[in-house]
Amino acid sequence: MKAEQAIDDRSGISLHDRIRDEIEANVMSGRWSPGHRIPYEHELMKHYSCSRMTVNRALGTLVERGLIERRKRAGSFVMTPKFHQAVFELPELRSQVVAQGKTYDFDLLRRELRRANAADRSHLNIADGEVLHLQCLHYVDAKPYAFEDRLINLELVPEARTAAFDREPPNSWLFAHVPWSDARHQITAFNADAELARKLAIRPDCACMMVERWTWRLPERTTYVQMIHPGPLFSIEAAFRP
Amino acid sequence: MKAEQAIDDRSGISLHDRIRDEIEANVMSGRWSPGHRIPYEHELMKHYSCSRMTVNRALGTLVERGLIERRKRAGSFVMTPKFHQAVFELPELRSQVVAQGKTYDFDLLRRELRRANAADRSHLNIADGEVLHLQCLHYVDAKPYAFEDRLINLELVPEARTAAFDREPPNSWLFAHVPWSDARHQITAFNADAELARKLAIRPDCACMMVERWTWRLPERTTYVQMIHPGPLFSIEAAFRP
DNA sequence: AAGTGGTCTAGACCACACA
DNA sequence: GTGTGGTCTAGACCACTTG
Repeated sequence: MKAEQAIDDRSGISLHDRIRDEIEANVMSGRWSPGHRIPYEHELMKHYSCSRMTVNRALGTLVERGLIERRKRAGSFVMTPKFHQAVFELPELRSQVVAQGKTYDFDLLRRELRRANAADRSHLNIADGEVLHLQCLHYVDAKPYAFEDRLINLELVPEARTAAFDREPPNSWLFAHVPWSDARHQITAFNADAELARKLAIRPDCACMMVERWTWRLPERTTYVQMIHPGPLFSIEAAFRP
Repeated sequence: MKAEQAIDDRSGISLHDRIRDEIEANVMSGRWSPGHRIPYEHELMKHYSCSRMTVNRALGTLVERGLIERRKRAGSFVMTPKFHQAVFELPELRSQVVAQGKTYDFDLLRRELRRANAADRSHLNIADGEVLHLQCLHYVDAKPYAFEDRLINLELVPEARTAAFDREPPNSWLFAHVPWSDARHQITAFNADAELARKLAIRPDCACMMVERWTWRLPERTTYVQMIHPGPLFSIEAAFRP
């Protein structure tokens, strides 16, 4: 019974990986178009001389990846590819910059502890409470690279009360100290107003990219941040979702 | 043997889903910090009165999601969360707009079949060959929403030679006709020049968002496109990677 | 009614890393 | 060596859906 496995076990790849890869290749190359019915589990069992669990595992992975869809009594079908799903990384700025051999600095421009105002309550989705409002400028090779404008929900992150944020930037501090479970991002392009242009040392009206992030520790929001970058210095790269 | 399953089978959720969810909750809430060793498969088997395969499946899913790491002989450990990975969707414009009950239109501004020039060769990473250059404007509710500037590698997509692209926009046509295996995106903010401003009916210098996409059918590039949106009308939403 | 996929079991052998 | 995870088997029952 293990004989078949041993025979097929070339190059250290597991059998379910091989089955998955071979089906994936058929889909990706277009040989199996969207809507094509792929072989039944029973047929794949015979083809690969393996048990149904092994086939099932391979197909289950393909379902998670969105490549196939499975319908009881009908079979498994190639899905119309979800062209549009892409994954990107928003780097933790300081370590990213240092890793590239560039210099990183930041200035804390504002640190205000206050009772939440209307805008704060909206951003953090709270009825009341205290927030910490931080603004700082990030520099890469001594040039302004990002303006950070952040709210921290002090009910959820009381440790932030006593953090100075004068040596460690807020994003790094939060990453290290605050557990989180979910985040939502919005990316927008807009023209800099005079004050932002002054801070970022760009001309007024220069196109900027804003990345807003709401972070949850379910079910509540811990922090809201706007990271605003000069358009000419910043871009986001994203790959098709692997 | 099936008795235990029947007893635990509440609310139609499978057991491996329940195991995965409960471990996930412990990680997400911070009760199990990064580095924490989660129970051995053997312990989880006892706790849930199930077989090792069921536990293994739950843990395997968590590995794929990047929440835990498994080391032989040592156990399974909570990973440091990858803060920065986020996933977004770039909708197929027409169907997206129509689904929202808005009107969609587009104008084909340019359709040129030519020998690849230097820029074309660079964008498509080819040494020579013919390309199709398309430009069109997409309208949502009769207002310009995007300017599309696209190159198609005719060696790889010969069917595009005979497609008119006067009724179906290039992105929809390609989506339906051309298999692809990989894509890379770049998102940039920039100020509109006079000509672009005229096309998009925005003021010159208005911030725009450009999404560039290179699409592969491995190992070659099938198409390169710039989608340029008026900043005030467009944003990208992204969720933490599920 | 029949055949598909969804899920699970109770074993098993193996590689690997650590003691 | 020892115990972990990685993988696989040869069954099983069930729900669902479709012919």
